[in-house]
Amino acid sequence: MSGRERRPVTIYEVAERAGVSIATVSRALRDSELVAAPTRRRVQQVAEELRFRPSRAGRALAEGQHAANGIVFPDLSGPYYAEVVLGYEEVVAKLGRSVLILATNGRPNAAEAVLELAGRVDGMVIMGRTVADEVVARIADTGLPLVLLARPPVGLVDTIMTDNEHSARDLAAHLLGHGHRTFAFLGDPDESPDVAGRYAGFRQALTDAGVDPPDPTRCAFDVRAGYAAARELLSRTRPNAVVCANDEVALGALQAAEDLGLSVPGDVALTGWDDIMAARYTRLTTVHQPMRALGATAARRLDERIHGVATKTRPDVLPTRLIVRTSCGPHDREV
Amino acid sequence: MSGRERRPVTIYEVAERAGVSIATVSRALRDSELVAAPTRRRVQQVAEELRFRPSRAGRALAEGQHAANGIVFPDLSGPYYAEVVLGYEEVVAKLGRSVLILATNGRPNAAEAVLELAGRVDGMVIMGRTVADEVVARIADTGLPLVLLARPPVGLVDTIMTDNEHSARDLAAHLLGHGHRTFAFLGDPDESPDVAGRYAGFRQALTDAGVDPPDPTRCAFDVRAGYAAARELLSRTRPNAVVCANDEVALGALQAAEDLGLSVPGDVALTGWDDIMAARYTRLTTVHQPMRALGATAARRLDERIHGVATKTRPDVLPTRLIVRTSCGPHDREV
DNA sequence: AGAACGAATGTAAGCGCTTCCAACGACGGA
DNA sequence: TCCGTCGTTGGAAGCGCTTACATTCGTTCT
Repeated sequence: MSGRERRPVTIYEVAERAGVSIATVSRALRDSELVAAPTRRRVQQVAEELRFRPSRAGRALAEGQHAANGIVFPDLSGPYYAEVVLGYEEVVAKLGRSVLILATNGRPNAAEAVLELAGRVDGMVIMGRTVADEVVARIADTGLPLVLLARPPVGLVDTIMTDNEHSARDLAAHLLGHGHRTFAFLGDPDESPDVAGRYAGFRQALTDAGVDPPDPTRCAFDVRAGYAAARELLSRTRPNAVVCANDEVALGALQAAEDLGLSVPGDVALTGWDDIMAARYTRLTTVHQPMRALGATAARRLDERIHGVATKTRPDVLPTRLIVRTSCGPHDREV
Repeated sequence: MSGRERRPVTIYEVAERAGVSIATVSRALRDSELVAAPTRRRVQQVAEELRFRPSRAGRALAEGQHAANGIVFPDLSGPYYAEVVLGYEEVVAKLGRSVLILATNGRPNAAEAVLELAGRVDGMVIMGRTVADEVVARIADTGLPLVLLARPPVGLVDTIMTDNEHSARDLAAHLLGHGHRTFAFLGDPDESPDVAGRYAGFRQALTDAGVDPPDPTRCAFDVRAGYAAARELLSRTRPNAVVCANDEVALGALQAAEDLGLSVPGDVALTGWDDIMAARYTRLTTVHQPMRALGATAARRLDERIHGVATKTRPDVLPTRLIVRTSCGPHDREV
């Protein structure tokens, strides 16, 4: 119907066609109350006819703010981050702002991308191990409101974490209650602050109980890595229980145990972290994380910062909950 | 360290401090080749010192494009959409553009939000049942490049779908091969074009085979709804096989069967769709969807449109793959 | 030596919007 | 009747950037 390469309709054309000034158009399309009702209607009608779609860039420039927030996360493939992002998006959208996302996942120029993102938003949250502290500090230094998620504090920036250490202690206590005395820990504390906290709490709890804590058996964060590491580990030694850094690793370990002809929890107990959907169906004992709440909380905190409400930085720690299923040991003959 | 309420550093300050014009700053920070090396270095140094973060709004306005793409999806909670978004983000980022997301999930003013989003991007993809065709048409009408994902075509807009009908036939054939002759279909074809396609293909395949196809047992798209619907269904009747519109519904149905003391696939066979992670661990026969590829393809197609490369609209159908596990019936005694 | 050229940089005009301030009438009160 | 007021609208500046075009100034060529 319409011609090719149509230039977008601007406020000027609407103004001309409606026989008013651009100021009036601008007002009619927003302020409403400042412009007479008939004029307002006419302008809106013309805007509609012309399919006028105001350029947000123009508005952003004029208003001096983007009305958009960013979020940086390592990946979206696990259920973990997706939930967090969703919780974030929900709240941010409710505040009338848009959401820019950036996955750094093994992107070579992550720092650059984050810096670029910083120029498009009024504030952003940065999750876990995505970019170097240096980059975070640099951005914070420009005055851009920032919230860190599941990542140790950098300078004076707000931080939100889950209580990994606490749940690690709960988990350790539960495992000890089952009578387990020899352990392995699958995951790399250096790879993520979450894992570091989990391992630290776990180690501490065992030490407190007079049990010798294991060194971590380092492996990446996915099912495949968990499988490989567990297979190697279990064919070499046989701990009472294998504590995995997250559910995906545990799922891999479960498969490895099965392939080695080992029963879980009969021959070896197994636990995860995060309580992803698959954990429920594999009866995996794990730790539930309030992912959605994590994202939502970050969004709200960031908004306070953006509007200059929040005064001093306060770290926030969200509670976690131990989910006992059957992979950790027999509970009244259920298995 | 620095004062409160610092106004962001602009290109003017950098220019002044470096003793050059803003044009030179702009060039030094990008063109590079047009400005003498020493000047370039000096400018970059000053920009660094001042923590200059160029406002993307200014640039967008000057260049007449946002260098950002949008994506609209219903939800992110299932693994399905998350993967699609991730595939999309990956490609878009590689093209040097940013990604704006919008989840419409039961948001009352979805249409408005999508319209607003349209003013911030150079193009966007719209998934499944998020907004009315009317809204899509309205946006397409403004000339904004658009790609539809898992949604029936609207006007002359590009569309990308997965081959639901084809896989539905494969699935039906497989089920018939197991000797199943009475069926139920759990899911609402009116709720999503994907489900509609699945049901249509399934129904057709049964009809072709001379088997009476069931009417759909309508239910929402989540585990809980699947559980409720299946529980009701299975306590009323006993089909040989229950074909579920997606894995989450199937997971609910599985639980329902278990609670009713029914064995799967002994008493009733069960299948899903999507091949989410949990499906693997519940040994659910399902249909694998190339979600990541879906997002990536959409991103590329959109980019062609934005750059005016693509000429005529072509619908794209991505292949799916039947994943046979054990929930559909016994395969050489494996169960 | 003077002209022609090219590299380096500056000038300034926008990009599309918001909003302060001024202008303009119509109206009511003194 | 005149003026102050208020409701409505327009004029115009300016947000921070890019870029076409102009300017400047060494070089080189004749």
